[in-house]
Amino acid sequence: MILVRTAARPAPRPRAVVVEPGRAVEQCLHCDARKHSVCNAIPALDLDRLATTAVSMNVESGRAFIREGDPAEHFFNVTAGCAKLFKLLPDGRRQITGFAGVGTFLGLAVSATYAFSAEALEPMKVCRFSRAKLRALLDDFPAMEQRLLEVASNELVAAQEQMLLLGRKTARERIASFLIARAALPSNCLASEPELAQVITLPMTRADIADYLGLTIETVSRSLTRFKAEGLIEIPAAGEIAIRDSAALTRMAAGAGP
Amino acid sequence: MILVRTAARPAPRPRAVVVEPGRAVEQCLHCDARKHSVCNAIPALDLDRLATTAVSMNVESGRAFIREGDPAEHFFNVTAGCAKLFKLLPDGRRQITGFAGVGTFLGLAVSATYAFSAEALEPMKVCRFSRAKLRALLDDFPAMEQRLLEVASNELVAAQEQMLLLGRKTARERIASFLIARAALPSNCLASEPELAQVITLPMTRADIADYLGLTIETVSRSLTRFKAEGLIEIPAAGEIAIRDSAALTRMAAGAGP
DNA sequence: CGTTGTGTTGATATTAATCAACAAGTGTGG
DNA sequence: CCACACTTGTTGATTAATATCAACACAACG
Repeated sequence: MILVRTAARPAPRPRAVVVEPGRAVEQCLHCDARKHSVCNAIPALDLDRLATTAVSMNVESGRAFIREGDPAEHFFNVTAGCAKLFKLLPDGRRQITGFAGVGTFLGLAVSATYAFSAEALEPMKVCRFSRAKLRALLDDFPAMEQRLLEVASNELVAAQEQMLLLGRKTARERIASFLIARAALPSNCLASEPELAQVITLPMTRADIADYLGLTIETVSRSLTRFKAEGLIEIPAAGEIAIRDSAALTRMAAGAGP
Repeated sequence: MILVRTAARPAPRPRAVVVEPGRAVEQCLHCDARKHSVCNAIPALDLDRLATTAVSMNVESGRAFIREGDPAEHFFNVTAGCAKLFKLLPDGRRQITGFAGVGTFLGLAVSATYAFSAEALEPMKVCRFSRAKLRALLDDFPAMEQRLLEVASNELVAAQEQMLLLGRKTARERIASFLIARAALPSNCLASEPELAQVITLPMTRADIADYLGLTIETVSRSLTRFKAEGLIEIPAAGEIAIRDSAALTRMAAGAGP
């Protein structure tokens, strides 16, 4: 969970590592993640302290590593791969509330139980924190709490945007919004440029997209087919979509276009 | 923005007031709010410091005091009344993302502009903080940051629940969920008992309910009429609903019942 | 006493869901 | 290597839930 600039990990782990304030941190000393948004906020860390708090874990594809209603014992930071987060109704209806890519925090909630389930879409790596110990850690590192507040605020804004989509947008507008949002994802476009990606990778199935957008798989499929016919997108391969007319899609996503 | 147990405000305001840690705080020294969730988290406060940071404001009914897209200069805490929070599409479609009652924080976002608009449903009182000064205040009082993180986490859970509602619940289930959620509100049921209120007060119109639940006013009206015919509720007066069969409504809200 | 905003109810339209069939890809085991 | 099951995705026909359009009742208000 600690990031320092050193490329190689020190063989016998030092008992305490202090990263100088202001110095950029890139390589997690705890797990092998390259970039670790928790730690970027923490100028000085006690390695042993963190080592007892976090463990790096591999999660196999399809594995549900958080279950709604279970006691919320852990707190996760995604370091590789992507998960879907969802809530279920008793009869099986499902709402995917988001996809958790690299850097995402999971399980922030104050509640004693998880409010949603999380299932790996592909092989993942996560850093798992004990929530009990996390509280003590946050008390020592207010900067980390500040970072978490930022993250939570941003997620809240995204959640409100999704409510607008689910409550008021048409099927076509929802798909367009989804495509544009994916294209704007830092993992899909080059990190340096703020532009949209030309080709986006979708690690989720049509069923996942449908459950994320409050539609059925048939409606998702038909909308994509129609976008293709209209020259807005191309589908070069399964799990890939090429954006051909991002302006039109952006307009549609905003609730204006055709 | 400071709460101490003293009933009367000290006439010449002391230059610095320190509230002992662990001591309950009830009366805001800054504005005249009775309970102030910001301050409950802060064991020791500098009154002058806060006084330059927050001002108490009255907001008349119908006034939009936050506008989506405007520079986010302030941060609010509702101390009386209720507001609707919403986002608009260019053609006027509206999604109400929540209702902000007493104690609610508004404008937490990291972004430079507001992500939603807020309009008073009734005469309100809010405490307005300068966001620029808030940052410095939070740095001095990590406990306040912690409190905000809790609040944001809870709101995130509520937002996910609302996504489930908007994406996957039927019109009847949405209305049932709304009624049960309002009945569970501390302001509607007695604070001491965790039970549901028998009669709930709705400060919002049918149009607001519709825009909150992703429905039309007609569907809201028809659903309520049918609930009444089925003996689940009664409508003693405009803006009031009496819950007659909370068990059935709760089941329906969960996506199980009839 | 008209005007306006709000809420209800009815008739009809439309979007997206449901039901159904099938194609393509993947993995399994004989 | 090839049937076989199984998953995923596409497309068509039909249905159903909810939106839309329309009329009207009622209360608040100037």
